[in-house]
Amino acid sequence: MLNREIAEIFERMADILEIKAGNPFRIRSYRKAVRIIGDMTQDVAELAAAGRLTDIPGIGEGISGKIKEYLATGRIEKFEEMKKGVPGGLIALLSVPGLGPRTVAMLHKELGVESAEDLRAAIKKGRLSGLAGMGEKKIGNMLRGLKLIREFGSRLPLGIALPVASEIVARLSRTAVVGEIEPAGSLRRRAETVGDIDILVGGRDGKSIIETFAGLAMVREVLASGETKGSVIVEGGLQVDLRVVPRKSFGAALQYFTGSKSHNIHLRRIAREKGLKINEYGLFRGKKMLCGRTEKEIYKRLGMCWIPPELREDRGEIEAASVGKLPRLIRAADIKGDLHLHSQWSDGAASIRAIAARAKAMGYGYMVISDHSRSLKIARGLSVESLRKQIAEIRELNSRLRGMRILAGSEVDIMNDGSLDFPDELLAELDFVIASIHGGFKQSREKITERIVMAMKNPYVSAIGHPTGRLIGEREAYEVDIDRLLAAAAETGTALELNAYYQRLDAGDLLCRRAKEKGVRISIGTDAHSPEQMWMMELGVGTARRGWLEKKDVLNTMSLSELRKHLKKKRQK
DNA sequence: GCCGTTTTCGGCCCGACTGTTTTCAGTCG
Repeated sequence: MLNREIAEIFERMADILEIKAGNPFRIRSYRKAVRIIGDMTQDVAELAAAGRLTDIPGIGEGISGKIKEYLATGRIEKFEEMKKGVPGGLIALLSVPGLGPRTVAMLHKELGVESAEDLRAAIKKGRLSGLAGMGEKKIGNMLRGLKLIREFGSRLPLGIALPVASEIVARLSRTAVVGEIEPAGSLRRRAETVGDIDILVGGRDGKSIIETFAGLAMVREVLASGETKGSVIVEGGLQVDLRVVPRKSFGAALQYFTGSKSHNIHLRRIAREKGLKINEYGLFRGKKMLCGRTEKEIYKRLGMCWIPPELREDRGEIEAASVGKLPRLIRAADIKGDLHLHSQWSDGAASIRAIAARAKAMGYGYMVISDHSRSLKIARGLSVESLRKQIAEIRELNSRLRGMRILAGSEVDIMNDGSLDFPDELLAELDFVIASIHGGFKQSREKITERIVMAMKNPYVSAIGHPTGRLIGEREAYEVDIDRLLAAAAETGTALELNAYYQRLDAGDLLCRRAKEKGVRISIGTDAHSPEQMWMMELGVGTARRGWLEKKDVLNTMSLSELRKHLKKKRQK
């Protein structure tokens, strides 16, 4: 799929235009196209071949022409032209906090700065003082920005940021006078990665709340501490911003700071069309404040129902909310069991009994032990004999346990030739089988797709584990034909796993949404290797909600008997 | 560059903060 390559080019074009002080609206158009193409799960080449590129709102003649040019020739002439005179390092400088296109362009013109290294050297030699607008503080901020970029270049996985946010919220609720308190931003939307943590407080005494915040034990550095906003770096290098707003504006501020940016832009356009104005203080007609206390009132005044944060990506949720067609999203309380768990029989840390105790404490009625299969030596995969022993132990445990049913399962490897790592007669003894790819990532798209489709045709395979293989921030997804995958899953009645482990979240939100459209069920499992990791179900549910999934779309919202009946159906096909 | 019961030109989301100025540009979310 060339979508990513093409989106990257438009991103670069937007960056270059910014440095060259191009038309800001043209820049916005490119950025919008980047987002649209990045969100698409369909191949742009297919859309282009069908002549349907310009059907997509936000893609017009200009951009579709460039896409077609790239598909035909492998390059975009306009981009090649634009690149002249703008070194790549200059574009990288844009991501330094505190440095924007104006400053970057000026530094390039006046000092010949072409990269972060150049800038660092120029500052050291004092070449910046004397330049227009370059005071002492600004230079200091630049240095700090450069340092930050070097230490923490990328975004953090949601699973790292979420516990930090929860702890801060818990501590502040205990120690300071806060009315409402709520994390906002991409964290509240349960995006798979977050850049920083935004926490919003409704209250009056901003100064003392922020002082308490800045004084928390986990705070390593205080960047700013004022009346309405505090900003700190906590242990681990994560930046946390706290904002205090009057309670009458809490809903407006929460809406505003939750974003996403494109959701907010769309919302404000609708407000403007109705002769209204929306900002972080409320919804206004002229100077008259109409509402702002809660998010619900704001959405209502704009003619739609409240939109759950996970949907706020401008992917059709505003249109759906306007006609009352939002999905009734799955909730954490709907989950009746964890469908992917490892015990100390393979590479997990805990006994099956200890895992079962945690599952029960989490309110589940069942759980699947799915240790690795024999070929995955690195994870101490079970042999045929030890899996049989494990099944016996599970049966024995079940006879003594109350209120918790352990299902015998396996995460069985899909081998390089598409066969499974255990024979069918053994798989037939299991309650739940996850088939996963753990090797041969570099095979061709056709080959990998074929392997997965073959596995799905096996009557004992209940779900395909982490179906794209990506590791957030570490490894790209392997090449796989999503359309064929979904068609085969629908035809064979095989579920796709939403692996909730914080580095995976795979299937991701967009794939979940397409699966739902094709009638493919999703099974959520944490892939936990110890009971302490089982909380990550929360990440899975967040991702499922981002994928517009409802209770009925997810396997483990079923009762045990429903689940058994469902699994049996495929085996009898 | 995109878009259109305000339709082929002229709009395009909004405000705070910072650092530098002396009325504002740049950056950020």
